[in-house]
Amino acid sequence: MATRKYDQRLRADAAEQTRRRILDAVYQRLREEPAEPVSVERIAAMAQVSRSTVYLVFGSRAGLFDALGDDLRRRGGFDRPADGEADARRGLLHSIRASVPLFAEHRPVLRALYSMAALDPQAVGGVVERMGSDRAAGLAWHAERLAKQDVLAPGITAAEATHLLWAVTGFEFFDQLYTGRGLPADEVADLMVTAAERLVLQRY
Amino acid sequence: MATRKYDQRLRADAAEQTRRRILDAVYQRLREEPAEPVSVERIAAMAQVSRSTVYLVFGSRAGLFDALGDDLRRRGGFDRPADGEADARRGLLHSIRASVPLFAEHRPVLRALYSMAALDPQAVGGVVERMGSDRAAGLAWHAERLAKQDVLAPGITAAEATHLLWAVTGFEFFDQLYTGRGLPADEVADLMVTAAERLVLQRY
DNA sequence: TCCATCGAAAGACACCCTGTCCGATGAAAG
DNA sequence: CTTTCATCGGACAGGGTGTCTTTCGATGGA
Repeated sequence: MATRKYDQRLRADAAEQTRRRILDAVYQRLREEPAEPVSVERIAAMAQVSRSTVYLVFGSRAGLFDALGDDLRRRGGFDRPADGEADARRGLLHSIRASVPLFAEHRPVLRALYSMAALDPQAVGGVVERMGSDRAAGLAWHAERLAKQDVLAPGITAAEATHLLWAVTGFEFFDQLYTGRGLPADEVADLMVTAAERLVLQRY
Repeated sequence: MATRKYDQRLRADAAEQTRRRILDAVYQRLREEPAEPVSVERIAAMAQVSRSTVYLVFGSRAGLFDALGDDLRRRGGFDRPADGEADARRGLLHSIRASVPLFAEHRPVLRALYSMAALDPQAVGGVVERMGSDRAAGLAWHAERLAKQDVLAPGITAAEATHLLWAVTGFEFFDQLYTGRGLPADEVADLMVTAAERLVLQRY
C-alpha cells in the first residue's frame, strides 16, 4: 500500500470549520447558561457534530476548554504586546482600562474557566496558568518600567508593586466589582485605574 | 397506633455526632486533595457512614456543602459582630487583619466553596450568598462609620468606599496574593490593610 | 421485661456523563 | 475508479448522583 500524497486544502478547511463550530458552541453554551454544568454531549449537539468528533478534535474535555481559553486569548486580544506608549504611568493605566471591556464581554466564559481551574487545574488543561504567567510577566515589566521612570510611590519596590497590581488589575478583581457589586463596566474601569494609581503610583 | 412520646437524648446525641463526622470528612477531604473532584461516596467512606446516610442527614449534595459553609462560618468566627472599638479607622483595619488568618487556615475549603458557587450557585445551596451579604452589610456599616467620623479620603462617598472595601478585603483578594503570588499570610495581611488605607482612608 | 421507635446501613434502580473504540459513510483528491 | 480521511453512530465500561425500600439494632417508654 504505497501511500498516496494528499493536498487536502478543502478537507483541512472543513476540519477547521468543524473546530470553530465546536468552540463557538462551548462559548455560547457558557454564555447562555453560565450556571448549569456543561456536558460534552450538549456542546456536540449545539455544534451539530457527533460527540465522538469532539474527542477526535480536542482529545478530551479538558483539551476542549484549554482550546477555548487559547482561542479567547488570541481573539480577545489579551495577548496584545505593550503598545507604543513611552510613559510608564500612562502605559499601565491605559492597559488596565483596555482590559476591562474584554473582561466584561467575555465574563461568563472567563468566570467558568477560572472557577473550573480553581477546582481542578487539570480540567482546563493549563490555559489559566498560561494566561496567568503572561499576565504576571506583563505586570513585572510595567513595574520595572515604573521604577526606572521613578514614578512608584515612595517606599514601594517593583516586586511589591507587581503583587498589588496583580491583585488589582485581574479578572477576579474586576468581577468582584462587576458581578459582586453590580457596577457597570465603565465604573469598574475607573475604580481599577484609581486603585492602581493610589496603591503603587507616586502622588503628583 | 397511639404514638408514644420519646425523649431521645442519647439518640439525638449520636445523630449529632454522625453529622459532625460527615462534616469533618468533607472538610478534611477538601483540605487533603483540593484539586480532585469530590464525591459523596468517598466522603461517606471517610466518615465511616453509608452514602444513604449522607442524603438522610443533609438532604442532598448541595445541602452538605451548605452545611459545611455554615459550620465554617460559625466555628471559624466569620460572623463575629463588631468588636468594641470606638475608632472607625482602627475598627476597620483590625477586622481586616483578623480575617486573614481565617482565610489562610481554611483556604482550600473556602476556595472550593467559592468556586463551586461561581460555577453553579445551586451546588452549595446558598451559603456563599449568605456569607456575601453578611460581609456586605458589615462593610457598609464600617463605611458609614468612617464617613461619620470624617476619616474617609476626600471625594469618596460611603458607597464608593464600600465597593472598594468589598473588593479589597474579601477572600478572593486574599487568595490572589496568598496563592496567586505565593506570599505568606502575614505579608498578605499587611498588603490588605495598606490597600484599604490607601484606597478609602484619609491620609494623616 | 417487652416492644414501639427511629437512626443508620445496605443495596437496588434509573439516570446522566465521560472516555474509548470500532465499523460505516461519503466526499475530496489522486 | 480508488484511496484517503473527517465524521458519524452506536456500543461499552466505569463512575457518579438521587431515590427508594428493606432490614438491623439500640434506646427508652410502659
